[in-house]
Amino acid sequence: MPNENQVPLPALERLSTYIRCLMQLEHEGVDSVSSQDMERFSGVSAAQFRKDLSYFGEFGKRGIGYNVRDLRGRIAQLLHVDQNQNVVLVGAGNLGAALIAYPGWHSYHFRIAAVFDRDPAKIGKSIRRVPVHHIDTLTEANREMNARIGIVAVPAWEAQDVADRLVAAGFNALINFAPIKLTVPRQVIIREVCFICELAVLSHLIHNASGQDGSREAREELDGTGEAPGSSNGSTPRPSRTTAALGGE
Amino acid sequence: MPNENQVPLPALERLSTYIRCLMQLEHEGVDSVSSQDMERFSGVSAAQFRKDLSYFGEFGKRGIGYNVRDLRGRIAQLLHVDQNQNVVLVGAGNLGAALIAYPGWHSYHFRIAAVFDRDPAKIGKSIRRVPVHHIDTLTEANREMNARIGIVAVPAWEAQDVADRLVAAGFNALINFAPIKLTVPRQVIIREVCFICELAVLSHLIHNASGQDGSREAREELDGTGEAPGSSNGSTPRPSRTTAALGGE
DNA sequence: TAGATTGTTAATCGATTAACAATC
DNA sequence: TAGATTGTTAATCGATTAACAATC
Repeated sequence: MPNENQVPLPALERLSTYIRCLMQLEHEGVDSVSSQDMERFSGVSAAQFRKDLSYFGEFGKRGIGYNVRDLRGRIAQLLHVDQNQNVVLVGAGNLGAALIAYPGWHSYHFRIAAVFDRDPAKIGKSIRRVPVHHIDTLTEANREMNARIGIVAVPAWEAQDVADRLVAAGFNALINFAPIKLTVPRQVIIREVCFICELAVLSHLIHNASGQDGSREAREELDGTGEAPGSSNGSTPRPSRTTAALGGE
Repeated sequence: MPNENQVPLPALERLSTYIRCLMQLEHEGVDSVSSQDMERFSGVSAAQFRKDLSYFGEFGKRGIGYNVRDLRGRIAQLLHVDQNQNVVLVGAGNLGAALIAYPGWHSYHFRIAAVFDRDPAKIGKSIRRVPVHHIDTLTEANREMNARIGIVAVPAWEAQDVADRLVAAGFNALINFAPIKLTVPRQVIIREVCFICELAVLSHLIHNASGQDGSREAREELDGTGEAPGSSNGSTPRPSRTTAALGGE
């Protein structure tokens, strides 16, 4: 079994894609897939799928393929999303509320144990049963909750202070939604969620499509609904829909 | 001037990081930076910063560095976020409302022209002055707005239908917040925003830190607040804070 | 057995890093 | 001029892809 520390980050990131597809397939009652199938469903090539899994062990049966339920379970284990895990949210604003309302948490066994804010008007209330505490009580409150992952969902100018507090309270992994680069000690892992950055990338791509000329006409040529599997358009490749299994009700 | 179609996607993505830093620096009244400075501020190495810019032209003065305001402006041009651009949001739920409330749109010159939903109770109302229209009126409404970027902020089971409608209405770039792989024609660009995937990556990393043994002790050794510039911890590298310019008030 | 499909090794590709000549 | 810093070329590194032996 390979050392998990030499797993390329891109491979690790793709595990989330796979688990999402597998959940969908499981939901649809499919119980076996080949790496070829996964290529169609996930948009990641069959070779890469197998290679990615190989960093973690063996998951399939030669000549047969992969058991959907089993593979989903084992990837969940790898990601440590197979058992309940408390996380803490800081910021009870619009974004915070939207995050709490997000229905996907429980299928990854994440549980928002509490929200922290500094607005006195919000403290003591609850948002969808998640209690709002004062940010000053973070360290103390987390002694019970034992969350290690903190979500920063406050305005940019408060984000560094919040990050500092989370670090001081012993959190060692942060997700940052604020549009600012946070500075944290080396041992703390941060991942940024920057949707405005995604918009900016799109903005560039649509205005520079099909070469320097950038003409709309050049793009229109390729129209029609013929979908090409694995064709790159600056984003992740998408599968053809020959299988129709995924996507849409 | 190089052909912009051979710009590596990672380089393009980093432009957003740079512009963010430059905005911050501009806000602080800094008017000149070197690539070394940018390494500290952005966490991207000086060599990579210069290399990334080189795909687009020349931006600095040898021996001097870069003019902050000028560089910010030119990168904004490259990303086409230098002039107003309508975008359309589909989904007037919690997430949609949070997106509308997000304060960062205008600094990138994005404007949410309208929200579309299918809930009759929401149609005709406004969310922070953004009108909510019925999804059936999408094509017609967009004739005036001329948005090319659509934001999918609906539940997973509605997302593919929404994507299909956006494509039919002529949108050629989508941001997808729904936890499902969307299938669209080749010429349409999609980018996924999957924060639960980010959580899952963190979940793996914190539980597998410092090798197979995975012991907490191994990590504690590296404690203290000594921050190492450019050290990778599975996320983007972070700068030391010798300059204190960025991050936190 | 023959056909299918995995897990893995080798070959290719592309991105990052280092080094340096150009030049302010 | 001397020192600094860019833009770019060359070297390194790492990830992806292709090919295939193992095996169900």
